[in-house]
Amino acid sequence: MTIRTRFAPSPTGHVHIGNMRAAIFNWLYARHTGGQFLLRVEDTDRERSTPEAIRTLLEAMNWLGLNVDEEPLYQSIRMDDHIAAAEKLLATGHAYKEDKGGTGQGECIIFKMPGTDIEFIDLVKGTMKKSAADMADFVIVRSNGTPVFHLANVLDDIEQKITHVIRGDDHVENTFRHIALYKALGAPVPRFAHLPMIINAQGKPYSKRDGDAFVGDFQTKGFFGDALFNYLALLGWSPGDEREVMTRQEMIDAFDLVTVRSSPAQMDPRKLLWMNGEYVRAMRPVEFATMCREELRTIHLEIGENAAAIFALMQERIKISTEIIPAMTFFCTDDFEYDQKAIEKKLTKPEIFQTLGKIAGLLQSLENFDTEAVNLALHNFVEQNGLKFGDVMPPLRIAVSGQQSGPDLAPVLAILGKEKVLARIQKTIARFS
RNA sequence: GGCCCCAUCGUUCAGCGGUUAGGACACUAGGUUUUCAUCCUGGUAACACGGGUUCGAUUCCCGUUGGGGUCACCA
Repeated sequence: MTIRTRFAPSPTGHVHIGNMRAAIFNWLYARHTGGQFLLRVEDTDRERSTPEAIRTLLEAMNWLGLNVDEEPLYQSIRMDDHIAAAEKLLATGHAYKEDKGGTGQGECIIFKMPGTDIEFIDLVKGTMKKSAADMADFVIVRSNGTPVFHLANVLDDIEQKITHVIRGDDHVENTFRHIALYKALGAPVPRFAHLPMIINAQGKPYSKRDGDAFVGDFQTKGFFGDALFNYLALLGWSPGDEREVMTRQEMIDAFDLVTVRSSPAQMDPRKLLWMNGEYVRAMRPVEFATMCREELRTIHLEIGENAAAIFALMQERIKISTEIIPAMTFFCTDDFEYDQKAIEKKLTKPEIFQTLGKIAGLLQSLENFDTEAVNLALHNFVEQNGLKFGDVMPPLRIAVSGQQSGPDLAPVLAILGKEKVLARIQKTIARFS
């Protein structure tokens, strides 16, 4: 039997990471077992399901590399089938009509629970049971004639031949009802796996209201889809050994539902950031270069010569793509901005500008302006003048880059070249002394 | 409140009767003979509590406490 899993979000607003983690586990399980991963868009709530929401959902999945094996099923087109199935349940005595609560809204169709205890084996939580007394009949078709989630969800899982329903912990209570529905419908009951919730810093599960947990936001913040995928996969699951930064294939190979933890996990943005940095470091130089060029192009900057040397320097210190522009602008243009705090902190005393002048003279006299020569000259200068590196390097860095931190200064100067370095030092002296 | 689930460092993932309770992130001390970052080395830090079972419990059972889910003509 081919294993078929699915991700069935309702596109009402943005997808948050809790939902997306469920999608990831579904995808991983399907890939691990050589099965199929499907998408079903539960867009029956016409007022809240917008084309825009559907588009961002698809984009997010694409960004995370969650490819599907069949065309997405849009639940709204299946309404007639849902209603037909409800009529059939009515005919077979598994459901009845009632003006529930006597609201006068008309009659709705209510599913009759079998009156027996229900038990199932959850692949992550183990045996789950519920006694008949704790389960009540429930509405499957509203008095306005539209199907309710439980009916539509089960029917569509049957339609898509889903064998493993992997979803959030908040659905465990529904599962008992759904199992009753499968049986009444004469359909095979799939296996279930309920994933622990991902909770926010306040200890609450993420909801549509958690503004900072939308999947798309991580993309705009400069994270990589692969890194987020990797991080989320490790929330509630581990390969059983100490691997953390893993390739897609390694995760697929190691993944299993029975090793998923059953307690909630809190997301740690700092570890995500660290992991993204690991992905940056693991990039091939060409890929990193392409990414940098694209970023810089957004503000109409081109990197000149020495690009390879600059990228090599930067690949060691960038954690997310949004750091590229601030870190690299000064390589591209003389018209960079000075970090105001750096100026106030480091360019205070008059003698600093004298020192800067002397350094300019020294660098001027250099014949070879390579890293080694510059480094040697700077060291000698510090020594001969009885200074400390802290007196010399920070001001010099600010003069050439506008910033108080950055890569090793000697290679930076060498890459910039004598002419630019001297010009920038003079400009800095003229402007701030 | 009823029913259900969960409980190891600040966070996360290991540990599945006998361990100096481990890794990672974060934090921190140092090193890589200049800063920041990377990298390397070290450090601080956890089995919620109480009963059992057992020669022996972080591990198994029960209870307490704490947290979460769910009880809709939402999904």
